[in-house]
Amino acid sequence: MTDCNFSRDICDQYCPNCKEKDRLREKVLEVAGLSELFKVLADETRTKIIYLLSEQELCVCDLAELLDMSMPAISHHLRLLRAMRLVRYRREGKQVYYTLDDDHIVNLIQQAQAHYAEER
Amino acid sequence: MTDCNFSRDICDQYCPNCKEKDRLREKVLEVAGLSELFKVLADETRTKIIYLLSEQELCVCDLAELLDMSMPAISHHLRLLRAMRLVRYRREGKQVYYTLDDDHIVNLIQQAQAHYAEER
DNA sequence: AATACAATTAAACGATTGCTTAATTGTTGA
DNA sequence: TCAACAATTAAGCAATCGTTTAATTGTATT
Repeated sequence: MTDCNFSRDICDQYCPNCKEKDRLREKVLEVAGLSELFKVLADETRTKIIYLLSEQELCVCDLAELLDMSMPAISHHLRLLRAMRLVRYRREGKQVYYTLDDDHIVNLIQQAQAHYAEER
Repeated sequence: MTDCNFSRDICDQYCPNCKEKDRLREKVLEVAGLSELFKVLADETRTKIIYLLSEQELCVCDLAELLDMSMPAISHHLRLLRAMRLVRYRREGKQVYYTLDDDHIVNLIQQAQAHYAEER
């Protein structure tokens, strides 16, 4: 009799002393905090902004028009992207131009696109 | 004089008739709907469940214990994963065992992990 | 049949999110 | 200096999300 609370078959097969449980508990730490990144992409507008900026530098009002949204709304999302250091910006006259500052995130989007585009 | 609302420099350079705007509008359609998938990963518990199931089949109460959460909470998340066809399940006695039914999503997690793990 | 346990479901809640409107800041050109 | 425009910020609001507790379903054991 062990003090293992794992469902019986798993404990009996792999971890009489719950070593398997410990292993999985450690394993899961690898992805802890990762959802912060996925939260960014969980909003359609932000995914679109990132995707557009991967094509070319754009100012806030370009983005607002392209995505048919108000400027405060776009600005709100850019603020988050700035905080996550995913975009850079530079002021040119009245306009503020945004550039993508992270190549990895476009790869993520493209990989997701490649695997899930046809499912819809 | 065009009726283009794009910021001046872009329109003058690339799209006197707003062809560039049209191109980008089309381009952005490629990622429309993709955030549905990222929403799944935007919750830490779900990312962890997926990651654990990529290691081995687990029942609900195993997951609940491994993640230190209540069974209804885990069940709630599994319901969503089922709806997204990311997991399969089979009943064995009182327990219900879940398996990952999608390899792509683990790749997505691992790619994100590879690129953003060291940033924290 | 009755009890025990795993799992799901439902209702309720607090917290978070994304948008709107309105006000504010910063820059340019008259 | 003033008006116009781009952009940001702030406040308020509705909608969504993730959890909790409690009730319900399903299966195995006695």
